[in-house]
Amino acid sequence: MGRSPCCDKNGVKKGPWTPEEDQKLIDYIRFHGPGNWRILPKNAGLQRCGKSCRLRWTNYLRPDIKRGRFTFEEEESIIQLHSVMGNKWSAIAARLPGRTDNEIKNYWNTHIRKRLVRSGIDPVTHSPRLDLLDLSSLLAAIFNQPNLASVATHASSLLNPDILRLASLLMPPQQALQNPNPFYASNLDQELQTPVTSVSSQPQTESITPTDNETSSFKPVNATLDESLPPLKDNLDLDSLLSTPNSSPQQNSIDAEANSSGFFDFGFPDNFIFDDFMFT
DNA sequence: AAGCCGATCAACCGCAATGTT
DNA sequence: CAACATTGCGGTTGATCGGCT
Repeated sequence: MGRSPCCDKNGVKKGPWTPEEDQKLIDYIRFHGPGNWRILPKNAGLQRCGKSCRLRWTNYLRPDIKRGRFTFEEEESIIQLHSVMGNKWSAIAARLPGRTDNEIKNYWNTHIRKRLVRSGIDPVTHSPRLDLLDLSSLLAAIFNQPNLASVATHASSLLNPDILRLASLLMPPQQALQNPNPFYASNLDQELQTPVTSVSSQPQTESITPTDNETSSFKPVNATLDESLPPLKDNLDLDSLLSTPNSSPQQNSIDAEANSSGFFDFGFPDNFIFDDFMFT
Protein backbone atom coordinates (compact mmCIF):
# COMPACT_ATOMS: atom_id res chain seq x y z
CA MET A 1 0.00 0.00 0.00
CA GLY A 2 2.23 2.75 1.23
CA ARG A 3 1.18 6.18 2.21
CA SER A 4 1.13 9.05 -0.18
CA PRO A 5 3.63 11.79 0.52
CA CYS A 6 2.24 14.78 2.38
CA CYS A 7 3.28 16.95 -0.52
CA ASP A 8 4.91 16.79 -3.88
CA LYS A 9 8.63 16.76 -3.16
CA ASN A 10 9.46 18.37 -6.47
CA GLY A 11 9.44 22.14 -6.47
CA VAL A 12 8.83 22.33 -2.74
CA LYS A 13 11.14 24.62 -0.87
CA LYS A 14 12.71 23.55 2.41
CA GLY A 15 14.76 25.29 5.05
CA PRO A 16 14.36 28.60 6.81
CA TRP A 17 11.40 30.79 5.96
CA THR A 18 11.95 34.20 4.42
CA PRO A 19 10.03 37.27 5.64
CA GLU A 20 8.23 37.31 2.30
CA GLU A 21 7.02 33.75 2.79
CA ASP A 22 5.95 34.54 6.33
CA GLN A 23 3.95 37.50 5.11
CA LYS A 24 2.24 35.44 2.43
CA LEU A 25 1.25 32.84 4.99
CA ILE A 26 0.04 35.42 7.48
CA ASP A 27 -1.96 37.27 4.87
CA TYR A 28 -3.60 34.10 3.61
CA ILE A 29 -4.53 32.84 7.07
CA ARG A 30 -5.81 36.27 8.13
CA PHE A 31 -8.19 36.15 5.22
CA HIS A 32 -9.11 32.46 5.03
CA GLY A 33 -8.21 31.19 8.48
CA PRO A 34 -5.98 28.22 9.23
CA GLY A 35 -6.80 24.71 8.09
CA ASN A 36 -6.76 22.66 4.90
CA TRP A 37 -3.01 22.80 4.96
CA ARG A 38 -2.64 20.66 1.88
CA ILE A 39 -4.10 23.19 -0.50
CA LEU A 40 -3.01 26.23 1.49
CA PRO A 41 0.49 26.67 0.02
CA LYS A 42 -0.84 26.51 -3.52
CA ASN A 43 -3.56 29.04 -2.83
CA ALA A 44 -1.24 31.28 -0.86
CA GLY A 45 1.41 31.21 -3.57
CA LEU A 46 3.96 29.43 -1.45
CA GLN A 47 6.42 26.82 -2.71
CA ARG A 48 6.09 24.95 0.54
CA CYS A 49 4.69 21.70 1.81
CA GLY A 50 1.42 22.12 3.69
CA LYS A 51 2.97 20.50 6.67
CA SER A 52 5.76 23.05 6.67
CA CYS A 53 3.18 25.86 6.52
CA ARG A 54 1.24 24.43 9.44
CA LEU A 55 4.40 24.11 11.51
CA ARG A 56 5.53 27.61 10.68
CA TRP A 57 2.15 28.99 11.64
CA THR A 58 1.62 27.03 14.86
CA ASN A 59 5.17 27.37 16.12
CA TYR A 60 6.11 30.84 15.01
CA LEU A 61 3.62 33.05 13.25
CA ARG A 62 0.49 32.56 15.33
CA PRO A 63 -0.43 35.93 16.90
CA ASP A 64 -1.03 34.49 20.37
CA ILE A 65 2.48 33.13 20.74
CA LYS A 66 4.42 34.54 23.63
CA ARG A 67 8.04 34.92 22.64
CA GLY A 68 11.07 35.57 24.75
CA ARG A 69 12.60 33.90 27.76
CA PHE A 70 10.64 31.55 29.95
CA THR A 71 9.78 32.99 33.33
CA PHE A 72 10.64 31.20 36.55
CA GLU A 73 6.98 30.34 37.03
CA GLU A 74 6.74 28.89 33.55
CA GLU A 75 9.86 26.84 34.11
CA GLU A 76 8.52 25.44 37.37
CA SER A 77 5.23 24.64 35.68
CA ILE A 78 7.00 22.76 32.94
CA ILE A 79 8.88 20.69 35.50
CA GLN A 80 5.68 19.97 37.38
CA LEU A 81 3.79 19.01 34.26
CA HIS A 82 6.63 16.91 32.92
CA SER A 83 6.79 14.97 36.17
CA VAL A 84 3.19 13.98 35.58
CA MET A 85 2.92 13.78 31.82
CA GLY A 86 6.37 12.86 30.68
CA ASN A 87 7.31 13.93 27.17
CA LYS A 88 3.76 14.90 26.25
CA TRP A 89 4.89 18.28 25.00
CA SER A 90 1.62 19.22 23.37
CA ALA A 91 -0.26 18.49 26.58
CA ILE A 92 2.22 20.57 28.54
CA ALA A 93 1.99 23.38 25.99
CA ALA A 94 -1.79 23.36 26.29
CA ARG A 95 -1.40 24.39 29.91
CA LEU A 96 1.11 27.13 29.21
CA PRO A 97 -0.68 29.86 27.25
CA GLY A 98 1.38 31.33 24.46
CA ARG A 99 4.00 28.60 24.44
CA THR A 100 4.31 25.95 21.75
CA ASP A 101 5.15 22.31 22.24
CA ASN A 102 8.27 22.76 20.14
CA GLU A 103 9.45 25.67 22.22
CA ILE A 104 8.86 23.80 25.46
CA LYS A 105 10.56 20.70 24.16
CA ASN A 106 13.61 22.68 23.13
CA TYR A 107 13.71 24.54 26.41
CA TRP A 108 13.45 21.32 28.33
CA ASN A 109 16.29 19.68 26.45
CA THR A 110 18.60 22.67 26.53
CA HIS A 111 17.92 24.19 29.96
CA ILE A 112 15.70 22.37 32.40
CA ARG A 113 17.06 18.91 31.85
CA LYS A 114 20.56 20.09 32.61
CA ARG A 115 19.43 22.06 35.61
CA LEU A 116 17.73 19.04 37.12
CA VAL A 117 20.74 16.85 36.54
CA ARG A 118 22.97 19.45 38.14
CA SER A 119 20.65 19.41 41.15
CA GLY A 120 20.94 15.66 41.42
CA ILE A 121 17.47 14.98 40.07
CA ASP A 122 16.79 12.40 37.41
CA PRO A 123 15.02 14.33 34.61
CA VAL A 124 13.14 11.21 33.52
CA THR A 125 11.82 9.96 36.85
CA HIS A 126 12.05 13.31 38.70
CA SER A 127 13.53 11.45 41.63
CA PRO A 128 16.82 12.19 43.34
CA ARG A 129 19.75 10.53 41.67
CA LEU A 130 20.74 8.46 44.70
CA ASP A 131 23.21 6.56 42.61
CA LEU A 132 25.23 9.74 42.35
CA LEU A 133 25.25 10.50 46.05
CA ASP A 134 28.65 10.80 47.52
CA LEU A 135 30.00 9.40 44.33
CA SER A 136 33.41 10.74 44.94
CA SER A 137 33.61 8.82 48.21
CA LEU A 138 32.45 5.69 46.48
CA LEU A 139 35.04 6.11 43.79
CA ALA A 140 37.67 6.66 46.40
CA ALA A 141 36.58 3.47 48.08
CA ILE A 142 36.82 1.59 44.82
CA PHE A 143 40.33 2.78 44.27
CA ASN A 144 41.27 1.73 47.78
CA GLN A 145 39.71 -1.71 47.70
CA PRO A 146 41.18 -4.82 46.09
CA ASN A 147 37.85 -6.23 44.88
CA LEU A 148 34.23 -5.24 44.29
CA ALA A 149 32.89 -7.30 47.19
CA SER A 150 34.73 -5.19 49.67
CA VAL A 151 33.51 -2.05 47.92
CA ALA A 152 29.95 -3.25 48.46
CA THR A 153 30.66 -3.79 52.13
CA HIS A 154 31.93 -0.25 52.51
CA ALA A 155 29.18 1.38 50.52
CA SER A 156 26.65 1.36 53.32
CA SER A 157 28.89 3.40 55.53
CA LEU A 158 29.76 5.79 52.74
CA LEU A 159 26.23 6.75 51.75
CA ASN A 160 24.54 9.45 53.77
CA PRO A 161 22.03 7.72 56.10
CA ASP A 162 19.71 10.72 56.10
CA ILE A 163 19.50 10.66 52.35
CA LEU A 164 18.80 6.96 52.40
CA ARG A 165 15.99 7.45 54.91
CA LEU A 166 14.53 10.14 52.71
CA ALA A 167 14.76 7.83 49.73
CA SER A 168 12.97 5.14 51.71
CA LEU A 169 10.12 7.54 52.34
CA LEU A 170 9.90 8.52 48.71
CA MET A 171 9.94 4.94 47.50
CA PRO A 172 6.52 3.33 47.02
CA PRO A 173 6.39 0.41 49.48
CA GLN A 174 5.80 -2.15 46.75
CA GLN A 175 8.89 -1.05 44.91
CA ALA A 176 10.91 -0.98 48.08
CA LEU A 177 9.85 -4.50 48.90
CA GLN A 178 10.82 -5.77 45.50
CA ASN A 179 14.25 -4.27 45.99
CA PRO A 180 15.74 -5.23 42.67
CA ASN A 181 19.26 -4.48 43.77
CA PRO A 182 20.93 -7.46 45.41
CA PHE A 183 23.79 -5.18 46.34
CA TYR A 184 21.67 -3.44 48.94
CA ALA A 185 19.78 -6.51 49.98
CA SER A 186 22.89 -8.24 51.06
CA ASN A 187 25.04 -5.44 52.34
CA LEU A 188 23.12 -2.54 53.80
CA ASP A 189 21.83 -2.73 57.30
CA GLN A 190 18.10 -3.33 57.69
CA GLU A 191 17.11 0.21 58.59
CA LEU A 192 18.82 1.77 55.62
CA GLN A 193 17.96 -0.82 53.06
CA THR A 194 17.03 1.12 49.94
CA PRO A 195 17.56 0.38 46.29
CA VAL A 196 19.38 2.84 44.12
CA THR A 197 17.00 4.98 42.10
CA SER A 198 16.29 2.93 39.05
CA VAL A 199 17.69 4.25 35.83
CA SER A 200 14.58 3.62 33.84
CA SER A 201 13.81 4.89 30.39
CA GLN A 202 10.16 3.99 30.73
CA PRO A 203 7.75 6.78 29.91
CA GLN A 204 6.90 8.78 32.97
CA THR A 205 3.22 8.19 32.46
CA GLU A 206 3.77 4.54 33.28
CA SER A 207 5.20 5.21 36.68
CA ILE A 208 2.76 7.90 37.70
CA THR A 209 -0.31 5.99 36.70
CA PRO A 210 -0.74 3.49 39.48
CA THR A 211 -3.23 0.69 39.23
CA ASP A 212 -6.04 0.50 41.75
CA ASN A 213 -3.93 -1.71 43.93
CA GLU A 214 -0.91 0.53 43.70
CA THR A 215 -2.87 3.67 44.45
CA SER A 216 -3.66 2.57 47.95
CA SER A 217 -0.07 1.80 48.66
CA PHE A 218 1.04 5.28 47.61
CA LYS A 219 -1.02 7.19 50.12
CA PRO A 220 0.63 6.41 53.43
CA VAL A 221 4.07 7.17 52.10
CA ASN A 222 3.11 10.52 50.70
CA ALA A 223 0.92 11.38 53.66
CA THR A 224 3.94 10.95 55.88
CA LEU A 225 5.91 13.21 53.62
CA ASP A 226 3.25 15.85 53.46
CA GLU A 227 3.43 16.21 57.21
CA SER A 228 7.12 16.77 57.19
CA LEU A 229 7.37 18.98 54.14
CA PRO A 230 6.58 22.68 54.06
CA PRO A 231 3.45 23.72 52.15
CA LEU A 232 3.54 24.62 48.50
CA LYS A 233 3.96 28.14 47.33
CA ASP A 234 0.66 29.94 47.08
CA ASN A 235 1.25 31.15 43.57
CA LEU A 236 1.67 27.64 42.23
CA ASP A 237 -1.78 26.60 41.19
CA LEU A 238 -1.24 22.88 41.00
CA ASP A 239 -4.90 22.01 40.83
CA SER A 240 -5.33 23.89 37.64
CA LEU A 241 -2.05 22.67 36.27
CA LEU A 242 -2.47 19.05 37.17
CA SER A 243 -6.08 18.26 36.71
CA THR A 244 -5.32 15.07 34.80
CA PRO A 245 -7.31 12.19 36.30
CA ASN A 246 -4.21 10.06 36.66
CA SER A 247 -2.18 12.64 38.47
CA SER A 248 -1.31 12.28 42.10
CA PRO A 249 -1.45 15.51 44.11
CA GLN A 250 0.74 14.11 46.82
CA GLN A 251 3.39 13.12 44.38
CA ASN A 252 3.17 16.52 42.77
CA SER A 253 3.72 18.28 46.04
CA ILE A 254 6.85 16.29 46.56
CA ASP A 255 8.10 17.20 43.14
CA ALA A 256 7.15 20.81 43.64
CA GLU A 257 9.30 21.01 46.71
CA ALA A 258 12.10 19.07 45.17
CA ASN A 259 12.20 21.33 42.18
CA SER A 260 11.37 24.75 43.45
CA SER A 261 13.12 24.98 46.75
CA GLY A 262 16.27 23.02 46.19
CA PHE A 263 14.99 20.32 48.53
CA PHE A 264 16.95 17.74 46.61
CA ASP A 265 19.80 19.97 45.73
CA PHE A 266 22.76 17.96 46.89
CA GLY A 267 25.26 20.49 45.75
CA PHE A 268 27.43 18.66 43.29
CA PRO A 269 30.58 20.51 42.48
CA ASP A 270 30.37 22.63 39.36
CA ASN A 271 33.18 20.81 37.68
CA PHE A 272 31.50 17.43 38.08
CA ILE A 273 30.67 15.98 34.65
CA PHE A 274 27.09 14.83 35.09
CA ASP A 275 26.56 14.07 31.45
CA ASP A 276 28.94 11.16 31.79
CA PHE A 277 26.35 9.55 34.00
CA MET A 278 23.33 10.50 32.00
CA PHE A 279 21.33 7.84 30.27
CA THR A 280 20.03 8.91 26.92
C1' DA B 1 42.29 36.15 12.56
C1' DA B 2 40.93 31.60 12.09
C1' DG B 3 39.30 27.39 13.58
C1' DC B 4 36.92 24.64 16.87
C1' DC B 5 33.24 23.54 19.85
C1' DG B 6 29.08 23.68 22.42
C1' DA B 7 24.51 25.81 22.92
C1' DT B 8 20.35 27.10 20.93
C1' DC B 9 16.28 26.68 18.27
C1' DA B 10 13.75 26.55 13.80
C1' DA B 11 12.53 23.15 10.83
C1' DC B 12 12.14 18.48 9.13
C1' DC B 13 10.85 13.56 9.30
C1' DG B 14 8.29 9.54 10.30
C1' DC B 15 4.65 7.67 12.59
C1' DA B 16 0.17 7.61 15.04
C1' DA B 17 -4.29 9.31 15.64
C1' DT B 18 -8.26 11.15 13.80
C1' DG B 19 -11.43 12.50 10.21
C1' DT B 20 -13.72 11.77 5.82
C1' DT B 21 -15.56 9.33 1.98
C1' DC C 1 -16.34 -0.95 7.77
C1' DA C 2 -12.34 -0.22 5.03
C1' DA C 3 -9.41 2.78 2.64
C1' DC C 4 -7.53 6.95 2.18
C1' DA C 5 -6.56 11.83 3.57
C1' DT C 6 -5.39 15.02 6.93
C1' DT C 7 -3.66 16.60 11.19
C1' DG C 8 -0.96 16.21 15.35
C1' DC C 9 2.93 14.73 17.87
C1' DG C 10 7.60 13.63 19.43
C1' DG C 11 12.29 12.79 18.11
C1' DT C 12 15.99 14.41 15.49
C1' DT C 13 18.71 17.32 12.48
C1' DG C 14 21.22 21.10 10.94
C1' DA C 15 22.07 26.16 10.55
C1' DT C 16 23.61 29.80 13.23
C1' DC C 17 25.89 32.18 16.82
C1' DG C 18 29.00 33.24 20.53
C1' DG C 19 32.82 31.97 23.39
C1' DC C 20 37.20 30.00 23.70
C1' DT C 21 41.84 28.62 22.21
